[in-house]
Amino acid sequence: MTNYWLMKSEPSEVSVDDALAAPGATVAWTGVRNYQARNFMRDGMRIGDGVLFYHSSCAEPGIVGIARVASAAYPDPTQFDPQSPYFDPKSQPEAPRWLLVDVQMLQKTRNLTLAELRASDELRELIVLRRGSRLSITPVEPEHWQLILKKLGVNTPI
DNA sequence: GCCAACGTTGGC
DNA sequence: GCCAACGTTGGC
Repeated sequence: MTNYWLMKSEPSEVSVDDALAAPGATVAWTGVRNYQARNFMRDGMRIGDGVLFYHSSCAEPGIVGIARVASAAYPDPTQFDPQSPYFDPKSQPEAPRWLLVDVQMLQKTRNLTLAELRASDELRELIVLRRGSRLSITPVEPEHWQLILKKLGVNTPI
């Protein structure tokens, strides 16, 4: 059973172009420090799941690429690195608190902007559009996934 | 830069 | 277990 997800990244941290340029077009999704988002990675994600790559906290927030989950969840090394902004002194190596998955870019798309998403009646239930939604990882319904890919003119690769 | 919304922390 | 205070997210 393939699931679908929307994952937010600040382009000033890791942009869709950064992800594409990475070895294997694959990046480790570091820095998730929210339990709900962590649990989605740990309990919900499977290798091969579809990912909508979303740019947040930028001039034109929106979906900018299609990716796939490329690993199972494993401990995020940045939680143990005192030099990292994601360092968590309360996390113990024998009981890691924070996890990540590898995410592989499949293709860059045009920017399907937040404004455009909001304008779609059929996408009204998309979690990322909810008022005050701050979750960096949210599940996406298959119907929403299909509709978004259609809007992007992308043949479903997953 | 502002601020609404939300999650986390910690005193009690 | 409650809840006020605080910190963060993220659109605008």
